[in-house]
Parts: sequence; structure tokens; C-alpha cells
Amino acid sequence: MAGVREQNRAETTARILAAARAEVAEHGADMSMRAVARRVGLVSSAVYRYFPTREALLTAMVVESYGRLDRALASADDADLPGGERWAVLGRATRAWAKDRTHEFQLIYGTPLPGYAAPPETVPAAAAVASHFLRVGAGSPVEGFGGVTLEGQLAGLVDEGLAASASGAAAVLAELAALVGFVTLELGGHLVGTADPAEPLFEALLARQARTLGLDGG
Amino acid sequence: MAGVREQNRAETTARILAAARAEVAEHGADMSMRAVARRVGLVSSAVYRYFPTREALLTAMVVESYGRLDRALASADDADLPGGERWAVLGRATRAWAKDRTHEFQLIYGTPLPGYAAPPETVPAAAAVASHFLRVGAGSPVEGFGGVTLEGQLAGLVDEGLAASASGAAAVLAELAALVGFVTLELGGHLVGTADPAEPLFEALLARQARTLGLDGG
DNA sequence: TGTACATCAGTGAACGCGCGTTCACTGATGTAC
DNA sequence: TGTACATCAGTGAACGCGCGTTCACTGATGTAC
Repeated sequence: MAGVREQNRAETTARILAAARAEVAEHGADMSMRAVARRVGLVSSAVYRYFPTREALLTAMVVESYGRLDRALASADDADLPGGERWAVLGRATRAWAKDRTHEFQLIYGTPLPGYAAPPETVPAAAAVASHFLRVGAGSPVEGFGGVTLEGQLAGLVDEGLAASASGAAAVLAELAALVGFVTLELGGHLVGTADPAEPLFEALLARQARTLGLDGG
Repeated sequence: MAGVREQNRAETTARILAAARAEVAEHGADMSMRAVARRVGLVSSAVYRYFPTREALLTAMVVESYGRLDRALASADDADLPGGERWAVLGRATRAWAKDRTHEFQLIYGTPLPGYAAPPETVPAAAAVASHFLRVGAGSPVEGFGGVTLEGQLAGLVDEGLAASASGAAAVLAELAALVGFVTLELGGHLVGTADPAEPLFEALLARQARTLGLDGG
């Protein structure tokens, strides 16, 4: 009734997840079951008592990584800041997280792993990350991001209260893409010969985004 | 003196490269020497007469893929178009190429392959791609992308005649990141529940970029 | 022009590795009476 | 409270696979005299 078995199970599951995270951090998103097992100190087949396939473990990792980025954003966010600076803080937190946990960032935003398609259960975790940016940036309409199709596609976000404006939401999605793209290029070494170090260009990007989103107190 | 050997060698090298390209296209950037050999109809060890390691073949693939994107851009570009539309054409060509050749796009702009670091010889090929965008977008200064550090980092591009303005070059780099990020998110399925299909958001992004870069005939 | 030697493309076997997953098993924990 | 049975975590061996790379080899092409 103390549920020793249950407790052990929870602990071992946590140890496996931690090992998988370390494995991804050190060796990249193409994590192997055997490497994880080795790290936990289990025989490889034992891991299958907890995760029925590699895919299941990967999915758990993806959800966990979104969660960690979500928490990093939550703890960086500061509702008292003026809009532009608040957006910049989120952007900097994303970049810092990505540089600190390169492979986790690539696990969620990088090249899809061969033979792995992120299942539906990862969607809410991904949405939680985006919601931070929507909350800050999608407060008012943004010119040039309207149009019936776009408004229709993003009406859901407004209905769910995730965005106050559809065109604002559209603009935020585009700016999220810009952030992901910047970090992707930086991590891939594509800025090495030019904007190197990349901070000044990143700061200019953040300022431009604040202007685009109408967050610069105009 | 007809150089039968020499000619055969060139032909086989081309066949290997074509096979490697097909292999990457169908099975992703984590290409294997044995799969390429099978495709060419050679025994796996024979490939080593042409490329001393997998890394060398990958490097050739990377250079080739940059070259193909470069050519796609060159043939899409049209100097007679007004600035904003000309930029949009380049953006659309990039997205179309990426959707058509997903794995090649990911080979050059996606998650770095484990154990593979793109060597210096890929740099000029990458620069050729960027130059199309710089030519169109970096003609005049862009407010908010100046500053001594940034201007210093990008002075080289101006000196080489690749950009007419350092702040314009900075803005173009940031917008290139936005394009890469957009396509990365789209290919990764991150826009599926929201901006789906993605064309309207992409068009809004292109229009916003034209405005940011001062290409909208203002 | 013909012969002797050097070069090189391609073969096939092998080395040593790591992988995902299955399976029959042992021994400990939990449950029903 | 004690006993009989069911559940389950972890083991160790195995299957069948694909990989990058090396090596001694054969036979064809090229070169020097």
C-alpha cells in the first residue's frame, strides 16, 4: 500500500528521462535506447519496461524540452516591462536557452528526425511556448498581416484567448519564425564570417520586431 | 591521350554525386556511403576511390546544394522588377526550392549533422546564395541596423561590393534568417494547426520585409 | 611498333562496431483468501 | 497472520541489421623505352 513498486517506477522513469536528456544534450537529438540504458545503469532491454519504443521516449523528450523552454520563458517574462523590452526579454531568453541547450533546441525546432514524426501530444507543449510571445506581441492589430484567409486561420487563437488580434497573432508567428531562423543560423555557424559575434545583429532584430509589432510605445 | 581513364573518372564521380543527391533527397541528410554505392551499382569500397571519406562526399553535396539554390535564385531573379516584388520573388524561390528539395535544404540550413562540420570550402558557396538577397535588399541604409559594431562587422561585405550599405546588409541578414526560420517551421510542421496553408502568412512576411528594407518604393 | 612496367578502377571479404527490439528467465513485490 | 498465486522489474543472450573503412586481389589502361 506504500506502493513501493509504484514509487520505484516513477523514480526509474525520471532517471531514464534525465539520462535521455543528458544523452541528447551531449550527443545530439539522434538519441539511442542503448546509450540511454547505459547511462542509467540498466540493461538496454529494461528501458522497454518504461518506454515501449524509441519513438515513445523521443516524444517524452520533445514534450519535456518544450516544457523547459516554456519555463525559461515564464521565468524571464516580466509583465511590468514596456512592450518592446518585454518582447526583447523573451527573445533573449529563447536565444540563451538555445545556446545553452543546443541539441534540445534542435530536437524541437531543428530538422525532423529521420523516421520520427512528432505526434499530436506534443502540440499543446509547443503551443505553450508560443503563447508567451502571443501574450506580449499579439495585443493589437498589425498592418499588413490581415486579410480574410489569415484572419480566418488565426481566429481560433483569438477565440481561445491566446491572442487579442488575429493580425497581431499572424505577425507574432512570423516574428517567431525570425527568432527561430536567427538562432538556427547562429547555431549552424552561418553567421561566423559576418555578424560575429551575433549579439548586435540580434539586438537590432529584436528592436525591429518591437517596431513591427507596434510595441515601441508609438 | 584520349584520356579514357580521365573521362571515366569524371563520369563516375558525377554518377556518385547524382546518387548521393538522390539518396539525400529520398532518405535525408544522414546519407550513407553504402547506400550511395548501391545506387550507383558499385561495391561500397569502390566509392572510396573517388571520395576518401564520407565527410568528403558530404562536403561535395553541401557545396552542390548551395550551388543549386544559387542557380534557382539566379533564374528567378529579375532586375526589372520593382524592389519589393524582386525581393518577394527571391523569397518565393527559396521557399519553393526548400519544399521541393526538403532534405537538401536541411542539409545546408538544418541541424548540423552529428560529427560533421562544414569545412571552409563551403563558405563561398553559401555566400553566393546570400549575395542574391544582398544585391536586392542591401542597396540603401536601414534604420535600426546601424551602430559601430555592426557596421564594422559588415564593412567587408560593402568593400567586396556585395552590399551597398552596411546597415542594409545587416537588415538583409536578419531577413534571411526570417526566411530560413519560416521555411524551417513550415517543413517541421510547426505551422500546421495555425497558418495552414502557409502561403498567406508567407506573403505577409515578404511584404513586411520589403517595408523593413525600404523596397516598397517609399 | 612492341614489349615491360606502373598506375589505377573495381571486387569481395573482412573487421569491429552500434543499433532496436524480442524473449525466456529469475527474483522480488503485491494481492486474495 | 500465513500461504498460494499473480504481477512486474530487471537480466542476459540473441536476432538481424546497417554502418565506415581497410586490404589483398585482378584486370584493364597508360607510359617509357
